[in-house]
Amino acid sequence: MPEHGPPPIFDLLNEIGIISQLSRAAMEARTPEGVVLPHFSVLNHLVRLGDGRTPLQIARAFQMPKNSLTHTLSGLEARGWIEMRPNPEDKRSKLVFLTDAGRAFRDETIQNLAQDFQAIVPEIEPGEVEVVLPFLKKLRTLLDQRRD
Amino acid sequence: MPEHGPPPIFDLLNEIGIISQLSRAAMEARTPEGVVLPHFSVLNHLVRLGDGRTPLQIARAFQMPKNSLTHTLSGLEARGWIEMRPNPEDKRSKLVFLTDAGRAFRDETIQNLAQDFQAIVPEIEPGEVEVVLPFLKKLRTLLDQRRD
DNA sequence: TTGATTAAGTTCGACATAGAACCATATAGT
DNA sequence: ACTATATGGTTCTATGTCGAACTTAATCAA
Repeated sequence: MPEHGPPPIFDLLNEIGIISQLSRAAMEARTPEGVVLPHFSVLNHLVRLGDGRTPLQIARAFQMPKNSLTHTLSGLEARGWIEMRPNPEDKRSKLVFLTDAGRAFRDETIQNLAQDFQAIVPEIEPGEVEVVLPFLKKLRTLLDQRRD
Repeated sequence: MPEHGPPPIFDLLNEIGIISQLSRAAMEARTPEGVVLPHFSVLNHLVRLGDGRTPLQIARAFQMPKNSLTHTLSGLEARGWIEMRPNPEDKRSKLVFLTDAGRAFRDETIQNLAQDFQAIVPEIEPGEVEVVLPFLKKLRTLLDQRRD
């Protein structure tokens, strides 16, 4: 009777946690003092999916508590990388817009990181990405559904 | 001329970061007040690879700064889940041992989490794990080598 | 309309995390 | 042997993160 240990999901999540740490550290090493991964992530999100979104939409996209996002946004605004305007459709709400400086910083950061990941990118087969990325998205969705 | 965006590794790391957050939250919801993911991870590590290791060995296994681990270990010790003994081979160093309570807590937590992940586990094909887990290990190694 | 409930954002407090400086011991170079 | 340097671990400090409570506006019920 095989006494089976924890299911493989534990290994997966463990590995994922470590990679997350490492990539955050790598990213923050390439970035001005006090600029942290979520700053970049939000800028990137706005470039890719379009700005003029509400903070809550962004928070949900990152499955991040909204108060944490408030903090991130205030950092971005203080650096002049985003602009917060009132939401004409809801006076409680705001809309987040990128500034030119924000777009520039995002592009520049991607350049730096791409250089930094130069050694890694070639190691990643497109075939692997085709399996791994959808799997991760599925896992993310499952984990997200799991919390009520 | 296709203006190609950031390489897919950005997507991968982004997804990984979110999953990491979510799984940490899921884990900590099932765990007594003040007990945090690294506590469990360290216990699990010691059960699986054997105790009697030095803090630095553990810190390296998790690619975690040693001062962070000091904090984690002191929490584990305060709860009576580990014991720190002097390292007979190096007076600067210590060895970390599991207590019975530590093993019990780790087993119990796995039970709880397994229940919690009940809905997720069946969604994971063994074939997927066979691709994803080695890929993640590779990615982790690459990221780790990249920092000098 | 009025009153109750929900939703968007912010503020406050607690704490895990990590860089820097530090102490004690080990190792290497001469 | 003796000094210099490197290593294991802790302490100090700063800060990102998140739960809880709060404010204001929207929605819903009657």
